[in-house]
Amino acid sequence: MDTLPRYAVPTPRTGTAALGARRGSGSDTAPETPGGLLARKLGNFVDLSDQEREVLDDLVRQHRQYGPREHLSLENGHSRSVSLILEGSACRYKILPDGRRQILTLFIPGDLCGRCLPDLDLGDESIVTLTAATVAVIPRQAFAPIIESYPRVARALAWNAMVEEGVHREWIVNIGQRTGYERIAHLFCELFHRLAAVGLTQGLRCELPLTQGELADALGLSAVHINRTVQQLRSDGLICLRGRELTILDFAALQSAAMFDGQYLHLSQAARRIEAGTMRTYPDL
Amino acid sequence: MDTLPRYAVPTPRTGTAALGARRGSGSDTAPETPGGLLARKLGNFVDLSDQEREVLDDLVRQHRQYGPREHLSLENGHSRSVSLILEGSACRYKILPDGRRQILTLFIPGDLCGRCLPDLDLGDESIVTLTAATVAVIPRQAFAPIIESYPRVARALAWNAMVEEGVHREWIVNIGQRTGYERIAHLFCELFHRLAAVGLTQGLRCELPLTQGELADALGLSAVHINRTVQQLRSDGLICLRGRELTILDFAALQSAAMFDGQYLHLSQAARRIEAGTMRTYPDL
DNA sequence: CGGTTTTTTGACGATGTTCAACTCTTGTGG
DNA sequence: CCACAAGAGTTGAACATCGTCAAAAAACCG
Repeated sequence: MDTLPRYAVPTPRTGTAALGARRGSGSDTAPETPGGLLARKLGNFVDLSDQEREVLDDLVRQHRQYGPREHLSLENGHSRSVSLILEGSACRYKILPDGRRQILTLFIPGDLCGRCLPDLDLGDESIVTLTAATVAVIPRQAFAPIIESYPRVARALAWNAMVEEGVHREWIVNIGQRTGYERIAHLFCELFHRLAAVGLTQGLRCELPLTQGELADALGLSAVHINRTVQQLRSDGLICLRGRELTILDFAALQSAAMFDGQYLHLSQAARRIEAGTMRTYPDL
Repeated sequence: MDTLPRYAVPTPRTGTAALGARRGSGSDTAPETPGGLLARKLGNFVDLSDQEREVLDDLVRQHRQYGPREHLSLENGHSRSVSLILEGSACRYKILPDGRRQILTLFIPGDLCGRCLPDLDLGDESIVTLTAATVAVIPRQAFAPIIESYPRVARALAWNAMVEEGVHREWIVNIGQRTGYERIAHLFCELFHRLAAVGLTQGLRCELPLTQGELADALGLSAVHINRTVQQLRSDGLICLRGRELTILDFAALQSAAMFDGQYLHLSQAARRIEAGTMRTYPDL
């Protein structure tokens, strides 16, 4: 913690461009169609054919999209539908009887909230949006014919769910073993990788879809401690966080401070994109 | 924490009977056949027919059982087989580069280690036994014909996996939000419910398949702190823990201290058994 | 611009860790 | 059956991490 490489803090003031708000506005090759977002996500697991992509695109297009961009609660308990996030972000959480809240999952564009398979009663878990969001609400039964006819898509959907589980297990490691400093760094790494995978990063900049209070609920820390530790990360020259705009100043140092190994995300595409594209944008780091 | 009901500590010295070692030795209706263990587990989700039970029994019988009772490492990364625990216990864990270890999942008799569906590369996760154990190693492909022919069994297997996920999410809540005292209490509640569901409890007594050091790795605490907090639980009259033998002295108080709600375990049978049978064994509490 | 949310700060206390030593139990081999 | 070694549990003291409370400053939104 104390032996991390330190840098002067340049706090690059690049103006407060709305990150991730506009589709395809300078972000790295964002998909054009809503369904393309889902296709891109599943493309991490299977190379989809044009036909398969089209089927997914139709699926999303055919189902009503709440919009444009409002805060809403995406069901709790067992719902009969799955929500695909098109814009914005959401989270799954659980609340203890005395009010303590734990955020369990973060959903970003391209993520499916809920299972495509018949689900168990999820008890006291709920899903709400963290920011204004656009979602496509797809009844679960709409997946059935696709799963029937396109086994590769079915496999990709199953793998997608397994990756979500893998993320949960990594969160257990994160909260259980890492210090506050490492935890925050790790979450930032994870989020950046995932955002990069759906083209919602610009260079080493992205939108952080959480307030510090929500970060606290996700990482099992208090909001005050989050604040102080974020300042630590800043003064160590690892990140620049102002409002919702997160800039990673030293990706290598951040990842090593977090002991981050993105393997569990299974984001083949993102990894390549970050290494080959984004990283090179800041060759001096 | 400090406002818990307190009781005198009777430390019942009932002799050190080997708990859970012998099948059907006084434990509440233990199953007779190895496959019956799996059938009982899946029976939590679906009412199985005799034929379905028999198929599961055959599956387990046909595949080699390591035995009798040795310590072993049940694969790491992606293996092509699934291990059914028949006796003893195991855990899945992950190790950070600097040696910190987080236990992710506890496996007790009747649990399947690994997925029946084609799995992703699990990266750096490993499974080892915590105690001497007997397991049936079932190649994943052996499930295929059963899943094909018995959709109800397939559904139960899928639900079983989903419950495992639910447990993971509850662990995130546990480690993220609860204090050490509450965490330990919660794990004890969870374990007792699960052991009761496979008939490995006697009254309010069961075998705790973890050392205090392993408890620490599972709960994100240090071994020393586990020790001190367990003593707290003892002096509060909630439990009696000597060696591997755990006796719950005040189930209601333990559950309320842990804010435990067993719904996430989906152990319909166990819940009923504990309430109707075990709880009544100690009517004075 | 006014009100609300979010971020920041300080002081203090609680929770949890580390290190090191010691005891107790358990299992093993002579 | 005992002696021994290894592992597990226990203890104390010093310390680090993290939480709570309360208030102020800053950013955000209509």
